[in-house]
Amino acid sequence: MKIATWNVNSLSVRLPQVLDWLAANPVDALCLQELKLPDEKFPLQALQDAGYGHCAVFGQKTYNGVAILSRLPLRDVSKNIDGFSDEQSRVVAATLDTPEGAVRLVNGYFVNGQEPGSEKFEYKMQWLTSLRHWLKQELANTPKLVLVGDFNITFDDRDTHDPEGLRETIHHTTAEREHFQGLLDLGLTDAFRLFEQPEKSYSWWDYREFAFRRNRGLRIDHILVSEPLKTQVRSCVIDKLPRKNERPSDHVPVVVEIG
DNA sequence: ATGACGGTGTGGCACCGA
Repeated sequence: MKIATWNVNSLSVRLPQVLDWLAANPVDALCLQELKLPDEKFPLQALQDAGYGHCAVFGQKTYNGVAILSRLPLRDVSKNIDGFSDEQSRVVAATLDTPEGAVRLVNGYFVNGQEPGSEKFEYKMQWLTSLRHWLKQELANTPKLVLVGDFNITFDDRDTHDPEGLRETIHHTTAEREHFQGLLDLGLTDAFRLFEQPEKSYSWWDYREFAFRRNRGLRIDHILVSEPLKTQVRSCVIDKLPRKNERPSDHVPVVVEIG
């Protein structure tokens, strides 16, 4: 089973690229973030025609919005974090019935946080705390769980092009990384780091200052797997190719193969 | 210190992202 995550930064703009990517990478499920469109504008027909007939969509106008596109049926779809009231559409989860049993797939567009000390940073901290508590319950219900998405957190210095210059700035703070560790403490594992990876592997590059060409990026898009799945992970790769497209998203897909 | 690019929604730009 292959699962991918991709922050598309507007599905309206990126739909042709998503369809092209799926044609070349026929994953079982693709988790999207930053749809930037309301549910009624979700391109259901085009995705169904591409083989993704099962979509869990939690859209929002202008900002945020997440979706799971799947070849297999999705059940028990839930939106946002249980017990955390949120105006913003940031989480969609669903269960897939695979030959290896039920797998809970959680797709998140984590809060950016803007700047340490800001109100948005405080929202990020509360959101992360609530996510952890909710995931603990989800894991109790479905031990085979995959958490994917745009985490907006670098876990360690390998995940950033400038660990010294960016120390304790947004995406690099100790507080954010402690929350990331909190997710690992639930029994989740960073699938990417299960394997030897190229140095300076990133999933996001700023549009400005030729950041992609200079590989000034961050690895902030992640795939975490729960303990029962850990030994089943066959590969985890970042696909940089779509960043070379015309009008690319600033993020690229991350793909995991399980089982 | 600021803005750099690209998206949205508006309206002749502002706001947001990371």
